[in-house]
Amino acid sequence: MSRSFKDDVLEIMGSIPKGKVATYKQIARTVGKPRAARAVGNALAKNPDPEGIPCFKVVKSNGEIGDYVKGREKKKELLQDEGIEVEDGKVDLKTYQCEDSELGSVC
DNA sequence: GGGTTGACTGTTC
DNA sequence: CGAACAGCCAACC
Repeated sequence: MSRSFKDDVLEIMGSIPKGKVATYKQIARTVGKPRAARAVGNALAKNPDPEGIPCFKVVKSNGEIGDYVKGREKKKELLQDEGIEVEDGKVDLKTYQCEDSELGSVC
């Protein structure tokens, strides 16, 4: 049951296992809109709950952290705090990117 | 390999 | 309802 696109994104993002990250495109595909990667980033940009939603766990498909409302450095710090090794603002997707099955389907 | 442009979707004013 | 914004992605030169 999908309330709204952003809510689904937030829900999926909350399903991301600790120590792992998901890409915008990955989340977009999970919500059923593989072309809505931009909308995903936009939903995070609105950040309805920056303290309850680990938006920093979402990175770009090429492994880059991308941007962050509070700053990329802040996001990198948060990722490292999760146990994710961040180098030059980038993470190893092959090591930290969670599987599509791990995200949890949104009803 | 690096940089720029275009294209698609969703929320918000 | 219409237009603008968003933290992107993919393709092209």
